[in-house]
Amino acid sequence: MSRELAKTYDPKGIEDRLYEKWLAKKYFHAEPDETRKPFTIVIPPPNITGQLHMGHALDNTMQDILIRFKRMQGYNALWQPGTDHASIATEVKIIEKLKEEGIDKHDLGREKFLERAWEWKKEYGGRIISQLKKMGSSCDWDRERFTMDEGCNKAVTEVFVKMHEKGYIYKGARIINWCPVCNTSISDAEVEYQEQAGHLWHIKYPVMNEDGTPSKTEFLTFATTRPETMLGDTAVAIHPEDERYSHLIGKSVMLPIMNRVIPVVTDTYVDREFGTGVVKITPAHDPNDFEVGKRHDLPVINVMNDDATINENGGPYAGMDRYEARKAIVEELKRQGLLVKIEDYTHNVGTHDRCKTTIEPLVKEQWFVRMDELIKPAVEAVKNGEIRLIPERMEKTYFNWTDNIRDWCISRQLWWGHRIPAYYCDKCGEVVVAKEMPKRCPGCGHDHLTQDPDTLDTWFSSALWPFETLGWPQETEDLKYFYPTDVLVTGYDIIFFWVIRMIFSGYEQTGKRPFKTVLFHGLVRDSQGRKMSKSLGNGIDPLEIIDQYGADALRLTLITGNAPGNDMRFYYERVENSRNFANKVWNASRFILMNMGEEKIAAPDVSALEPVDRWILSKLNTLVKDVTDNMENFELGIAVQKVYDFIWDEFCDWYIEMVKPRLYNSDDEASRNAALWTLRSVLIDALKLLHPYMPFITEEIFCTLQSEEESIMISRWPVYTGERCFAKEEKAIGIIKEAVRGIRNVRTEMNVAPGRKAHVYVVSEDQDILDVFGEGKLFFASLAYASEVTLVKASAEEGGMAAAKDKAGISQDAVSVMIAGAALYIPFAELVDIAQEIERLKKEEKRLEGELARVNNMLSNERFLSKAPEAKINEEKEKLTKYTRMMDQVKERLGQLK
RNA sequence: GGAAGUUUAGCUCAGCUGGGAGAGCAUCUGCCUUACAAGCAGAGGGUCAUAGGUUCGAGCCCUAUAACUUCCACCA
Repeated sequence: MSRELAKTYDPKGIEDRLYEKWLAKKYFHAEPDETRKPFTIVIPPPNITGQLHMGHALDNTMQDILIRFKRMQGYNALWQPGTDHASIATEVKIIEKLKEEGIDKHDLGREKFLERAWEWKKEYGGRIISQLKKMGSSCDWDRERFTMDEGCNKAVTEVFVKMHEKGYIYKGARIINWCPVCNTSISDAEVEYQEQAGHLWHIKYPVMNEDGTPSKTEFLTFATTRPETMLGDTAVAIHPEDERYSHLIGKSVMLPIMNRVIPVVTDTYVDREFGTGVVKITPAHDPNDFEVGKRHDLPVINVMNDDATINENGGPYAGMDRYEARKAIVEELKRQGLLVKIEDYTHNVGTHDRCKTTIEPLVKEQWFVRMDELIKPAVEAVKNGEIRLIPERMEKTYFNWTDNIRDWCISRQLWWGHRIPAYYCDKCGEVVVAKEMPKRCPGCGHDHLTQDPDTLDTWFSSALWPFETLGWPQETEDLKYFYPTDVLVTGYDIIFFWVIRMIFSGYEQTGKRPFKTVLFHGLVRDSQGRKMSKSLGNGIDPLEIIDQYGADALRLTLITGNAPGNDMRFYYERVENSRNFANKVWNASRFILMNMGEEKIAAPDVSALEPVDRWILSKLNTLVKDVTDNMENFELGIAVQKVYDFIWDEFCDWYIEMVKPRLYNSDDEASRNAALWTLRSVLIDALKLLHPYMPFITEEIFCTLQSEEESIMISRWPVYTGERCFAKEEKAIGIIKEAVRGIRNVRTEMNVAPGRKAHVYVVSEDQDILDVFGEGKLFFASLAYASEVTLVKASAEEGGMAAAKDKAGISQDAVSVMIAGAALYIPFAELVDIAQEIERLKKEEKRLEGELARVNNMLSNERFLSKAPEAKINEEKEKLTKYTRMMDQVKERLGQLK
């Protein structure tokens, strides 16, 4: 590999090349190894229909950061990848495609349809995988799984049969959410409520007379948002204690149009305050009515077909669409004088989250999972902290769902998915749930059974994902070693669909938690804060960003400033900034490489290290500790911000500038070598800290910089060490930085041309401080634009700082900079504006007054002194000394100028 | 109806266990200083939504209010 680096960093080519290398070297692959600790993440399997979007990009960046971090820490890190068959999503897409070819799903037939589906999987299933690779994801691709592969099929069947045996899975006629467009039942979680403008139709039914004829004068009035469901009404309900209607208890009303006599029932479900306090009861088409119907043993009359047209139970309206029928029924009621009024009414309508069709509650025979018992360990685990949710507030959302859990409808009238392992005897109808189709009916001995045509909710198999991918139900080595997994990274939007279901499935099937921590992230929105969506056309393609700026820049953009569970907005400006940072790292490395040349750098003797070297090593050491701590606590955004600041501010803007004079001066080889060694070591460790975030550029530089190790991704994560704490040097360099900033500041303020150098005098009573400047003279001079630096020792006996200054021959109109413990003077050849200088010093005096007031206020507060921690008190005392000294200097100088 | 989140510089957002308000972008000034103009140096800009409270000390903890966002429920 060449040591020549281009002037600007171009990720193109580099990224693909490095990814190929990692794959070839099998760095992503993990095998059980009892001598090492495992660290496991299972990927949220993307849909095979999917294309990489920003949500995936964020999700996978976070996972890759964690995996790479742990791998470098020496864990046996496994990132288990795979894809999801996504039953309904995929089926819908295939139907669409067939439609384009003019083919209807049912004409094609189940078998041929599934062939098409598998072809689809073959064609598009790999697409998202290759896109994940572009992101730099270090998944163990040798272990790639699919929710409908053989192993997952086995797991699903096993779970279904076992849970059926235990009574957790049952079949029954219940009211379910029906999508008339997708033609399938869906679970409660898949219903999305949308506010829609509609109407409230006030209708009256005639009360029945004693003689069995409908009254012409007495009516029961109520309101409904769905008049067409009246075709299936089997009662009218009132509140048992509602005096307005107490005389009607036990009576009946005539259901118009259908001319059916239906009873008046009493039920506390009715809200007396709402409307007239009367509710029509349609058990077949409303969940609440269904419950009322059960309590009063009412007949359930389904008036709708699967496509939401009225069926034969709807009398004259049979065959009409539900909305046509609504219109016609309202017209008819009006004609009969039974329509009281129509009100505008906005209400929430349940829609199917996939196709946005208004769902129709229907009573149908379906398979359900009984949740009451299953959910218990899942609740307990989060309560007692066995599973930790990050951020913690997600627990509220979690418990809100678990506390109100209802049975889970798992059967779908779809073809693409796991077929339900239930078999029906063709002769006697006996139901057998078994792993394989029985040869004979256990009831009547008939030799022909038919499998249930339905498939399972796609989340039924994804609920098993953390353990089915590791070989469950077999007790494999993988399962024993890698399970339970460590972290699950996902969006908060699928907490109900997926996270909860994995947790209870994990406990039920394996007796263990599926993961220890769930790390939630938010949504990536567009720059205006809108959700990225196809219909808005505001989606930003991560692949385009990668193409334009590189995967590293995209990853850094997604993770910086992003707190767990919070949504974020995507800005191109931020990607540019990330790209600029990559370039900064690149150029700093280039600088170091250029200065290193071809020579090997020997580790210098500790004594050869200069204070600046120790300073940056000490800073790095602290950084290592902070970043590691943050990452252990999943504070990824904070961690990378610190690395960024360290590299850009401390390392590039200060350290590199400070050592330049030493590098350009070949007279002192030992000093030059120490600088080079420090530059290289600090850079390497900084690159390591950065690697989980920006894997490509760090690898490229790491490999160019040194040849001993073949990859940064398998190098050791830096460790904090007490040997590299140099408090004294940190303080010393802090003083110099303060001085440099002060000098730069006054020079800018006084419009001194940057090229113009000047003599700088450092006056202090403190020999230690003078030594600091003495030792750093070389770089201090260059950073402070000094032509010469003169150290002047002052002493109280000889008249203090002012006397020392005069004695050193510093002209009266020199510009001054006051720092803690020292005064810096810069005499310029031409006269400076004394008035301006006084103005500047007065400003400084005012600032110091403020600081002193604050510190004195604190230190004179007895309660502060008695209650605050000692460290804090000492800190304030030190500040008091510092500001007092600075104040003295400023005052003295002002006195001289006046 | 219930719950959660947000409110910090012109914009977008960080701010971990309470101890002198930060970043990026934008703005202004000066620099092509032999790593980097995708850069360097400097500057301006904030009653941390509002009102109370706890505390020696509050952006952070407590209470109330307001605005915005989201989730859950679904009263016909």
